Amino acid sequence: MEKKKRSYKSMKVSLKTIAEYLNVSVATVSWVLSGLGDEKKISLSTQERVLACAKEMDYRPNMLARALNSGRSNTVGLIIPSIADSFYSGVAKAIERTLDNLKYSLMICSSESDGKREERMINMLKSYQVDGIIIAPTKKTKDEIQKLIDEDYPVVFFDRFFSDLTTNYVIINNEESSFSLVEHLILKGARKIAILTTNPHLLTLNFRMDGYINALKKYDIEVNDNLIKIIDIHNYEEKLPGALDEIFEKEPDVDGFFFTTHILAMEAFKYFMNHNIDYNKFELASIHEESLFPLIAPQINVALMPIPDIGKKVVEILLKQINLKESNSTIDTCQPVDQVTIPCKLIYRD
Amino acid sequence: MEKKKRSYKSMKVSLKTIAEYLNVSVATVSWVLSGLGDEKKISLSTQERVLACAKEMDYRPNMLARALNSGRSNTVGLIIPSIADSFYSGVAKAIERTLDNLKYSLMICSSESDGKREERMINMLKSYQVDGIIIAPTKKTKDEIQKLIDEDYPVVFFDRFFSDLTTNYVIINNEESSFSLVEHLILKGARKIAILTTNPHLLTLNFRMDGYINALKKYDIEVNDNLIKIIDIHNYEEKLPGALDEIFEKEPDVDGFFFTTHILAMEAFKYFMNHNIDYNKFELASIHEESLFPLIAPQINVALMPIPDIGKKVVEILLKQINLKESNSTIDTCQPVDQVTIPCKLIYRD
DNA sequence: CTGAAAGCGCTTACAG
DNA sequence: CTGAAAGCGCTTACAG
Repeated sequence: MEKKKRSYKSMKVSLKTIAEYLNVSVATVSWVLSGLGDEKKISLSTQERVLACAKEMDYRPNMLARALNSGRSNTVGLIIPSIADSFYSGVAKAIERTLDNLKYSLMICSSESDGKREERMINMLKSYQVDGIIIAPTKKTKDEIQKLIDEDYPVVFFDRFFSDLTTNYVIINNEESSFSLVEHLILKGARKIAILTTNPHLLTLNFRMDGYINALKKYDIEVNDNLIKIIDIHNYEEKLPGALDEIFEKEPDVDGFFFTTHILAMEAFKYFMNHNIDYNKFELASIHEESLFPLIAPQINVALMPIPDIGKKVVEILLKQINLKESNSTIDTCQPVDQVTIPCKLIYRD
Repeated sequence: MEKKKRSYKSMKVSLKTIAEYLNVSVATVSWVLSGLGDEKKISLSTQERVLACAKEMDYRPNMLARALNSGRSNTVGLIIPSIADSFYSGVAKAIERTLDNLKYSLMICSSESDGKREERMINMLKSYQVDGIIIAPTKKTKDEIQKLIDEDYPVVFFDRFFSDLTTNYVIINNEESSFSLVEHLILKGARKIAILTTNPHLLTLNFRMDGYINALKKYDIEVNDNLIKIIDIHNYEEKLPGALDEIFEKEPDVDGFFFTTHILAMEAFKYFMNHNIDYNKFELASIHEESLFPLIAPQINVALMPIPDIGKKVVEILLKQINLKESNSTIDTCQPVDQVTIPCKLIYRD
């Protein structure tokens, strides 16, 4: 049986296809198509024929081959801990929008707060030769990340970073925002403020805890371990109710809640509702929020993540790195690092 | 100035690096590393040396090269209309989880409901030679998609599809779910039920509209154009308030709302709150929900998207396609299509 | 038991 | 004005 003949529309067309069809060399086609026709002094008529043929055959360059050859892929990788988290997906969107104007594509990967997965994603992105990686890391250990840095791979962290690694990062003013929120709760009269937090191995979360403790200290309020609950991020849906149970059991006169992430706040609201607890009587604060928070808890005070700014800044730094690397690839210079802190917008609602 | 000598840790190590170091051929290294050592009868001692050296040098295969050569990338592409939409990010998560066990990586792209972007993403994924594409399309025209199908590129649609294209898809029972929800509102006593919907060029949304209209017809309720609002998805935040204004102006005794997406419902809740409208007096229904809906509108009835099932099914179909294509790449056979409808879970709360 | 060689689809000095 | 050729890092018939 003869193989069915197919039109160009369904055939793979490469530079070679065009070159053979027009009886010119692959190089000529490549040059014309990459806009170097004039520079290489290809005759106008040849250029026109190539262009027309490429269009007619609907030629699409094979990025794999191009990237393999040139070392550049015009693609950036993004690794976030959770794609279902509105903060991270918001940043992803902001990054995508920013890159869009710059002719870069974005590959998004979600580590699901799993260190092993994160490693795999880093390696995958590297093996696809993405030009740079943006990451909100999830792991304690940092072999893969250390490796990236050793290799001068363009990397920018956001939301999270490692203090002992000299890297670019964009974070928010974690401690200050937390401090301000908790101070606000205190000034509104709360004296037994619980903190619900997570991922204690991450600096970011520690900073938020620091803000809480410093605010209490400033007003000579005792730091009460019964009011401090650290929830495992991997199964917070199951763990948070127990933590709240304990708080209400041991400290029934708790009068305020500080949530270090919107995710925890959201879960707490569900708990409150399930237990018929009128949470409007508490002073509430949270780092970041869901868009529906004002409907559920009109009085909650929040530190709003500057999502678009984070996206813009992260891209800006990464592209700077990429270009720097490109320009002095032979010289082994010590690259400067950008470490940016963007303040949250504080919203006091009560 | 001499170029700084670097340790293996920060050098690019390829098969060639290893081969030269061990004085064997690249082919030998390749075979050993891909587990074909025994089959190719490479001596055990050589195998051991290769393995040890690869480990020592921390060799990582270059996926670009491998994919370029083999035509397989072990990567799947996903294109969703909006990464910030919890439904789509939920499906992305479900897909990622499913693929995880199967040694496939996932590249997520967000078209942001922009046809041009969507085309670019399709072409990018193709040029990276992903083994298959999962897509919830956003565009009216379908040149790129038609091309995918002409080329027998493994593709699965979800949430949305084109009736005139013979493709694999996974959708929910749009019409039935809508019908049931609206019927429920009617049985609860509502007679002037408004429908808020979007993207009229998408079949999916039309089906939901059909369900609404058929339910009204069954109970001899007049279809009132004043109660039908089609909101542009690109700027629903601005458009929805105006639409609701009109409804309340022209039909002040509206007594029910059917939202064809959770996004529209969410935006409506914001409107209701801003205008101090006690929406609990209405009969409410929505296709899909946000996790906080029960707190905001305890009485809202919803058709819950079977997100994990969608993810699983979509992957299952795609892998079937990929394997099919692999096995009979030479034969031009007409591939069967899988068109799956998964029912939503209906939740009646009032 | 192992190697030489072609090829995947590009880019880019080098040559004439 | 244009082509031949090497190379990016792999895989895989083919050969001995």
